[in-house]
Amino acid sequence: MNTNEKVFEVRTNRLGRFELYQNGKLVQKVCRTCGKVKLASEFLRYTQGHYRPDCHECFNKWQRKYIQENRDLRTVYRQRNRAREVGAPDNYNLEDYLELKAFANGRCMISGKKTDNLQVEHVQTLSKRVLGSTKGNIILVCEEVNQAKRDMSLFEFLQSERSRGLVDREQLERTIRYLADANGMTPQEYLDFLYRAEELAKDIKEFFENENKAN
DNA sequence: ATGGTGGATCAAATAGTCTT
DNA sequence: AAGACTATTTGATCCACCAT
Repeated sequence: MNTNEKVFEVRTNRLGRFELYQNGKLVQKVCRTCGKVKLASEFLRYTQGHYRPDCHECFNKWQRKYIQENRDLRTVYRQRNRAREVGAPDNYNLEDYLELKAFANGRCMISGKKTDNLQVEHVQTLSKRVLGSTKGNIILVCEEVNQAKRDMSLFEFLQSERSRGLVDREQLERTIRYLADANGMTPQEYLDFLYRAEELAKDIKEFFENENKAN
């Protein structure tokens, strides 16, 4: 008897669904969700090698929905990942973000403007690598403020022309109190802290510039 | 071109549950 | 209790927008 002979075998999985094997390898399988018989290659596999119960298409659909329903979580991941990329602190979490959203209550934390498009904003930009994505360094602002501030730290922004007409004094004070609190400091301590963080960022930048020259 | 943001998608990793 | 299986979470990327 030829040992290369193709041996087909029909099995039913735990849920009684059809699976077709050839020489012990899965060839076809029924998708749990759409119920269609599909090639094994149309199913993604887990890292451990098991096939997913849903076909690729149905898994993608499920995942889309999941992502829609967990947008806040995604926002948090993104900010964490971005911080990590530049080697900055990255311990921001969902709880921090939800608390921040509740605090902002639909208003820009700089201009006080009411908006349904609040964006995450780093008080000290990520590229400076010192404060990163941490609770005391992230606020929510309206699009205008975000665009205007861009690569400035909050205090550079406040001192620059770009902030003209975009700052509500009272709101700013509330925000600083919030940030100070998040860092377990008094507002004055917090401002000093931020100043030192900026100085540190400058030193780091210089260090790397010199490093590059040397090479 | 660059550096900040958000939205979406894809696939892999991890966490958790069920069976035996 | 281990291993088979599934549910959920995370990382990586690509795209668009906006103002220097």
